[in-house]
Amino acid sequence: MNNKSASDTSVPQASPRTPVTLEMVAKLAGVSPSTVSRILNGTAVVSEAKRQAVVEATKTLGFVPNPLARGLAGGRTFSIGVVTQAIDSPFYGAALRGIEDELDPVGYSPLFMSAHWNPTAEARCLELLHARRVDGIVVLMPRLSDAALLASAQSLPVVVTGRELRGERLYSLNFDNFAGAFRATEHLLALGHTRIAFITGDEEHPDASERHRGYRAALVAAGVAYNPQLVVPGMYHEVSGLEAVNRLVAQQQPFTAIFAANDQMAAGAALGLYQHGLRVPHDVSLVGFDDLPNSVYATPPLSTIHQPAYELGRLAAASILQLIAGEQPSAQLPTPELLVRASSAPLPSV
Amino acid sequence: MNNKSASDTSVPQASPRTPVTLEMVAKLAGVSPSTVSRILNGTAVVSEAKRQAVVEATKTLGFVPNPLARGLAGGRTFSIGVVTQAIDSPFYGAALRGIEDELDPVGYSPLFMSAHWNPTAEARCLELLHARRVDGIVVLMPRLSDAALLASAQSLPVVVTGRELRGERLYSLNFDNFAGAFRATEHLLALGHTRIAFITGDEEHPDASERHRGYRAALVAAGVAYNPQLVVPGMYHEVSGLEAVNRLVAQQQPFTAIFAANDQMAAGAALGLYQHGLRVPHDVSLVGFDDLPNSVYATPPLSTIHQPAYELGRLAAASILQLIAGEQPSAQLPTPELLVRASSAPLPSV
DNA sequence: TAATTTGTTGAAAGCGCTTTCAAAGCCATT
DNA sequence: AATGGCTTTGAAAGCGCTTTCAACAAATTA
Repeated sequence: MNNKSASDTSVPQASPRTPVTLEMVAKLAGVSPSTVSRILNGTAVVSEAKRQAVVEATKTLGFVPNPLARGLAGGRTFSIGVVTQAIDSPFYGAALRGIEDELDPVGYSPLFMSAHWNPTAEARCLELLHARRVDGIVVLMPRLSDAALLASAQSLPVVVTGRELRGERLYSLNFDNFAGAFRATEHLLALGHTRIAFITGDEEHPDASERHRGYRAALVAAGVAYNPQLVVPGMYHEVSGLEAVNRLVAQQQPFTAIFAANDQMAAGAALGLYQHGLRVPHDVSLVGFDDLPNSVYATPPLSTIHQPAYELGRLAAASILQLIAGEQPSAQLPTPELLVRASSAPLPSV
Repeated sequence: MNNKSASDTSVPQASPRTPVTLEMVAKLAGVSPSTVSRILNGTAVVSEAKRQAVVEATKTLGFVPNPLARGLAGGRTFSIGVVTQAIDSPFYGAALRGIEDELDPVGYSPLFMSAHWNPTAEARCLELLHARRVDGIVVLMPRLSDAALLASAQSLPVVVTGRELRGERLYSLNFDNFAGAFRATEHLLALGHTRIAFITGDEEHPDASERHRGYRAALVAAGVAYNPQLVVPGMYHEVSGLEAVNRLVAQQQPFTAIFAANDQMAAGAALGLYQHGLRVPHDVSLVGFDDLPNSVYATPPLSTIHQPAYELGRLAAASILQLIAGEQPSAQLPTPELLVRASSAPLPSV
């Protein structure tokens, strides 16, 4: 309530205004605007004397180049568009932070937009970003068709995640969802479970069906029959996990473990089990997928497949930067990693 | 895997490129660029005939004005800077979505930046946003001094949240943390609890001390002595909630309920209690603060004080828009609301 | 009918920067 | 000493839009 004027001096102040133009710097340094520009961008060799003068003038005046003017004149805006599906989502949040962290040091700014899993909204985002003259676009888990994405890449470098797709000016970063799901199921099997229920993701997403495939393949590999009765549909969000458990319990099919196609549904499932008086992992083991930040703090902590969301962001950003620089990206996502926590336990030998 | 060419036609395509300029529209419509600009911005009265022609030409050419040129020439960029503390955080995520939803319909774009609770980083964000010529700035839960914030507002409209602060071109939106904490504590008291532990937030944040005050005031109002032994420090994140419980258990002070200054710490606390074999709510009732999206899916679902993060975002955005329009905002955050879920229960009468 | 006002439009000057283009300076050659 | 080839530098033309400013046409008034 009382202003802490004492500490104010130590805290950085935001500078008030910046009507300082390149021209003023040029005048002060006694050179032409062109020279200042060249020094700013390292576009050409300039004598050391002038460089010094310009650097000094820049400092004295506190000159900060106007990005709008730069963008208009030079064509490059040093901003890259990022279309995400849901800005409020632990998964995307981590990815966005990765992008931010990668872009910031090199002077690029991300421009975030949410498409809400809606292809039409996604297309609109792409248009808006084009209009804003971004230098490149990253689309996280696009819902648009390959063709539409490739069309976008005609005019601008594009990086997409969650899909296998290559093209001129287009790079994709994909996670091995199949292997991850295989690994998770394998884990449950190793613990002695055979009646393993699976809560699918929204099968609209390619990764959802990959995870489904992985589950099935692991079962088959272990000589356990794939039982469609134990596979209940989910939509990748909590409620659907809850409902899935209700359905599972209702249909009387015995099961000792549940593998949910993502952590959010696992959380919903945990609640469902709790409501039915089923203890995790005592009565049923639970494994998720994604490793959301809060999954470690679930009670009990959730066993899951780690998705490198933050890394994904960093790599996507690094790749788009490479594409812009005319290089060919080669980033690769790490392989799926299983995190065994308290929600999965050996099948009690009855 | 196989391209679904059939559905491709129904899916929107991102337009390829837009080298269409205002000048081309002017030529096609048979008017001067000035007139096109005027129609675009509604800056002046134009004859209906020309308006029609321009609208048509715009449509035919698929003209989209270049925001950079607009910004440079007109001074307004139709973008507003948003500095958040952590883009990956359920709380901020919801707020950002609120901002997005409010800004989008009126043609403004948010520019998100994370300051990571670091005043220096925050100051840098403000500078960058200034440089990018945003039309206004929203700072969510700033760590900068009031003075620094007011200084920023000298040159640009600013809206801050989580603090009481008024000024020329500066509006603040605050949540009644005191009342919320009071309400939560009251709830526990009403259930018969008297030995209510409190896990504090990072007292650097003004809202943390407000919540502490609310807890204490409710106790006093109910004639229950404030016991410093039951107050354990936390840092607003999960681990600190876990540690707090460990400390609480270790120091042998009996308690039947815990009020955590936020949901994240409540989650940590829940894990701690679980590890100590204490059941929620059977052995100890637990109440949080914030109502994070996943708190409903905790086991058991967490009783908490609802923080209107999404609303906060919307109102902040609406306010900055008003400020830009030269109006005086009057938005007010709703009063704290208690959500009673399964984590709090009456004290068993021994 | 002439004079004045009001309303609609276009020419042109920027906004602050990048980038040809050509001039000027420098050195090495012959 | 004169020529050619490099390198450093500045003048000037934009980038695509907004916005005075002045011109013109139409409507009003005396």
